[in-house]
Amino acid sequence: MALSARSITLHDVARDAGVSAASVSRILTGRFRGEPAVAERVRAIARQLGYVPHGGARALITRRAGAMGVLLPDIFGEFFSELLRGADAAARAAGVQLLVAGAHSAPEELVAAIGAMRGRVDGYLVMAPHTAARAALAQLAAHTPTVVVGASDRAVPFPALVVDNRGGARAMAQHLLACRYDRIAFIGGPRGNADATARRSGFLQALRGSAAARTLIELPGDFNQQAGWDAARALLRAPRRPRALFAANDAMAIGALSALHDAGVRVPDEIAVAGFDDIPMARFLAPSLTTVHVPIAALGERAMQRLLDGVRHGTHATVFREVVPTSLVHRASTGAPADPVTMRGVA
Amino acid sequence: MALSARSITLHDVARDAGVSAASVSRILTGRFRGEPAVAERVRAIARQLGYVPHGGARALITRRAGAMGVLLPDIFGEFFSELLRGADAAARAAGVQLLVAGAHSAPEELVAAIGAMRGRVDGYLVMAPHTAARAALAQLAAHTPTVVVGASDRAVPFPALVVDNRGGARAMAQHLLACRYDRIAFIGGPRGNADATARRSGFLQALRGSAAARTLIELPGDFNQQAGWDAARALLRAPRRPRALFAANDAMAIGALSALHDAGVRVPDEIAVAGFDDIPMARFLAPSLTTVHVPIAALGERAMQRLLDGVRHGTHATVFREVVPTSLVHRASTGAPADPVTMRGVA
DNA sequence: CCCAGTGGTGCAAACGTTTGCACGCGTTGT
DNA sequence: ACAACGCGTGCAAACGTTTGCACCACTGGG
Repeated sequence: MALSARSITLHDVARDAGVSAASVSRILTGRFRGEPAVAERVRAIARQLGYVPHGGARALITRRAGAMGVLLPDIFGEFFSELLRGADAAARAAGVQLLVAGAHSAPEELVAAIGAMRGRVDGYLVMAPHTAARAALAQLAAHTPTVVVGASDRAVPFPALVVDNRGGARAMAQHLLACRYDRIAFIGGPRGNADATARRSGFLQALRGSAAARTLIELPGDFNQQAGWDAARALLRAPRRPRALFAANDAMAIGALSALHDAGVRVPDEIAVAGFDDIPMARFLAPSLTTVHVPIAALGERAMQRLLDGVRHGTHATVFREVVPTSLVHRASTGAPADPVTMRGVA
Repeated sequence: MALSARSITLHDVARDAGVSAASVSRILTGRFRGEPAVAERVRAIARQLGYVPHGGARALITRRAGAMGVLLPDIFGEFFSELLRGADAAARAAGVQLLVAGAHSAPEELVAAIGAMRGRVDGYLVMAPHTAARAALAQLAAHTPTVVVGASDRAVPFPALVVDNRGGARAMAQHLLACRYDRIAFIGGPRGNADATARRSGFLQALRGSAAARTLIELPGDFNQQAGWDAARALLRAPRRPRALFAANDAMAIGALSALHDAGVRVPDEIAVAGFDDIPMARFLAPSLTTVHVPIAALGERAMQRLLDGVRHGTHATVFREVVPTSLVHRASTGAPADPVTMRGVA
């Protein structure tokens, strides 16, 4: 296996400048308190040689990797690219790099990925919506700065940023009730996904006691567009069509909109559709999608900031639980509420 | 600044097992040719202590970072998440990690990001659609394995995977002509973006000589949904509306669809809409979007594979230029061709 | 019984950087 | 003129691995 050609090191610069490597290091990192003339000469030679410090070696001696690990369940769709964008912005501002790994379905895969990052990152930003992975994470968090993003068990404590899934789903339920939709269908998320579970339970809770609760139709889903498409097709074949359809995320809502459009069903006149996440594309759909706004990029940014703080101040053992608020975004895919009073309650 | 608590090293395992660090290293990396009993004991102790090798230290001595740098112009929308997903898949299969950095508008930013990755990655996967960044890259590619993705100048040679933008745009032009759309509008991409330029020139080239060429309306865009929305609004205000609208990427086509829907304009009956990229969502739009299929995830995967090959076999100096084919995907947002013969020519 | 061969294991150097300590030289105070 | 002090700079250790080389203890043949 061929190795990359040996590149310019600190010693090369030191030799050419006629000083020690120590001085070069001090000069280039700004810790030098000697002759300005020497410093200038060294800087000039470094520039001329095209010297760039070796991040790995620096990380080893300073015990700071200068990078954060980002672990995602998947890299798919706008949600994750938004999250990553936010995390990247915060990391860049701090001069820290991002080691990204996706597609962790099983808990042991997640643990393996975390292991592979040891010594290359100072902390972990983990999105682990699957309940099963939580125990493994709690152990990790005690050793290394870690921030978990997304829903979390209260049972297993670690620093976490959680989206107010229940609140958002409740607001959506109230909105749909205010619109007087009597028959409502709910398309759920993947089994074992904590966000999906919280959204469902918030929705059901707010529906309790209403007429819609008794006629509620529940359909399985997996957060992908195809699942929403399939669910909508199934609903159209049902003996009594629902009047509204709430998907546990926007991707499924989009799939549903597509199926309804193809079947010639008018939205929201015949069936209203709502989603969850408010991905950037939601407002550009036809019709634009009523959904629950989650500040996705801000979530990634905030999580990274808290992670960086934890590493900087050594407060990473401090368990916190920050709830990120959600808000209802009323667009064209659902009708206007019949009762404005209820809407006030939502806002 | 607090440092992370000292974690288990090779020496800790060696001490507990009563062997040298060298033996532990050989045992855990499978290069050990001694007593099986010793090996088993060491493995047991390593497991019990929760030892995980320090990637940074290993990278330093082996001169292989075990990671690849991925440099993106931006992390926004489905295109980049698809590309990243493909790259991640290939990297994961090779046991290599991904150091991701986004948002490089200016060439010097790109160079800085590359520098910051020195010593942490074995190669670079760069998406640099802006012509200005190319010169800086050519220099880099000579030193370090680099694969550029997206359009490329033939003038500045380095290993590159390029999308057949011109071919795709030509096919789209032929399709729109076959549909007998007389007045066509084109929404362009960001100024200086090589992909956008190639798409435009392929489109214009195929239109040459047709009646549509004389009535062509060109509008500026920046690859974001809002630009497509704005462009469509502008077209609706124009004295004579176009009959078809070709956006240089899907995001802008989506924005346009949204604006047309809001204005009550039927697609494709009144205005046909087409995009470029075929992001996963394109088929779930209402109406589903006619577009030029780019195998985005496959592109990322293939680029990463070639990069890995280059690093492994030391062939990174070999300049290649692999053209990724595109294909027309005819969906509901454009009508059926009036002349099937022309369509045969497209396929 | 000794020597050569062999197989198991450890020593130490190396990767490229940072940093505590000390050294040498020039200056100043007595 | 000699001690003390300070300032600029270099030496060497350290970070956690891997790996060439050498060493030791066996074993077997002469």
